[in-house]
Amino acid sequence: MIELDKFFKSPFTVDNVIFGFDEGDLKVLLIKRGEEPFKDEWALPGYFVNENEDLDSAAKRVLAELTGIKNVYLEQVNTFGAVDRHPLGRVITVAYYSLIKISDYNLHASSIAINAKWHSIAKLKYLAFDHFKILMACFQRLKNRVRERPVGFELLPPKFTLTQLQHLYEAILETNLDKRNFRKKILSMNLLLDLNEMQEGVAHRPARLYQFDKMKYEQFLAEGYVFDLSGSKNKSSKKKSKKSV
Amino acid sequence: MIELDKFFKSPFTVDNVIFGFDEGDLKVLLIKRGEEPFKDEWALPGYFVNENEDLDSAAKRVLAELTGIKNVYLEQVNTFGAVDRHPLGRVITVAYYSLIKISDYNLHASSIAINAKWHSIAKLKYLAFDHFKILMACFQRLKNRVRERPVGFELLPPKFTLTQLQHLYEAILETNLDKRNFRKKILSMNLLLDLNEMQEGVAHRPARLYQFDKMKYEQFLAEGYVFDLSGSKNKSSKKKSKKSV
DNA sequence: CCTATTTAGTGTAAAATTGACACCAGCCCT
DNA sequence: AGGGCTGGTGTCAATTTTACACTAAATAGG
Repeated sequence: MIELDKFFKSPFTVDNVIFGFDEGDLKVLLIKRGEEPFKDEWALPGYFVNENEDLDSAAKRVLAELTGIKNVYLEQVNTFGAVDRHPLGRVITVAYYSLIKISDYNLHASSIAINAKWHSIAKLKYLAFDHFKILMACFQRLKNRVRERPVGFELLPPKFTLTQLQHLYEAILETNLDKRNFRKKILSMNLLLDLNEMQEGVAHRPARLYQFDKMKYEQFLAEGYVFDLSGSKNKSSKKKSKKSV
Repeated sequence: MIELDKFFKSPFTVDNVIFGFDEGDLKVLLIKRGEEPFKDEWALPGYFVNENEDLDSAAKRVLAELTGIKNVYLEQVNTFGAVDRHPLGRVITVAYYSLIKISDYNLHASSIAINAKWHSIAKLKYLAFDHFKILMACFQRLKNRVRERPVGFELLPPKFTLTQLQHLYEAILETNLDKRNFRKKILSMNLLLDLNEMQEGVAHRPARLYQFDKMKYEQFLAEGYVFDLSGSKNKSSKKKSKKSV
């Protein structure tokens, strides 16, 4: 019987990359650290995992402790384990990401966070530790996700216009989309509920407001699965895609 | 200044999911453990990470030590950290996967492995620890990869027929593909080098042999990138895909 | 040697999807 | 009333995807 104590042990952390969307800008939630190392610098909200805690639970807990944000779905992206990534010694970190509606949450910095704020991703150049690298890895994941399935509704207010939704996609994909084609496609997915309401108080023609239809989304995922995986009964049909990144 | 020793520490391991393809069957490389826990049971080739070792290096080293396989590209998939996933105490594990040509490598079990063998994935039901779960996660990743870009050549002998290639895709995607459409598409990618050689000694019309063209593959990846991300100069073009899983 | 068996190899047409593109509508402001 | 701004809409060409069936070339076995 082996003894676990023979083996090298290290502490490990979770780091959260929380994306939000506001004022046409894709943002990420950062904390200002009140603790060395990297005291007073901006970093991802992350901290050490406790003894009796799953990684997923730890990510949730840490996020709540540092920023006040609760009840978000976090998806694991990657684990970073370079020997020297932490100045005080070896620390492995597991990165998680999520998308949330900025307006749904109040930020409340506590624990080692002396501040918690949304930052425009486009403007960021540097973060504490290897957090910039982690951010970029998660951003890449987000880009891939968004072209596989309709994510992104999480980032908008409950009632939104098609133009807002388009801007969101453009921010995530870092590209420009054709208005007519975008609308055609997004509407054809039947994931939007037309609220028959209009924007008010804007200095231009008011836009129609929509809501995300969660029920149809589940349906979509279910079908989508069968869709791409099943051929016809026998001789068949599927192909792997040719271009697309 | 914080002291890392205050925090909970645990050992951590890497586990490798190595896919191979042989006799029309998608296989995974397993070891029989010669050490408790799960002595004499089949498991993924994995072991503890050392103090001065990156995760990626550890994965490579462990794979070589247990199975004799060297020089493979390993991609990180996921980290599993359930509190009770290891019967002797907490152990976090980072899962890696790779694709290799079975015939290119000689298996040589050593260290805690008393055997190393290829197993058909379709027949597997159970593995030591949570390794079955890990295997499934990596299999899913493989399926996703294969529809994004032409992986899979790694799994075939240096000279292969289009039918072999098709069977490989069918095994990975767990579906049936149309012969004519498959050939049309794969040939149009210009990734195959026609060797102008024929199969010999088969009891049917001999098939043409092909080779994978690595140079064109690099080209393909480079172009592919620009391809899907760029719109035209201004008003634009890109869309997120609608179906496809 | 003739036949049966097995896998290799090939083309086309219909359907669906994608991509490019330009103008009028409706609100506020001055 | 007009200017400024964003919302909203349709079509056509090009490309991609899918479905589908027969002949060719080798060996095996009588």
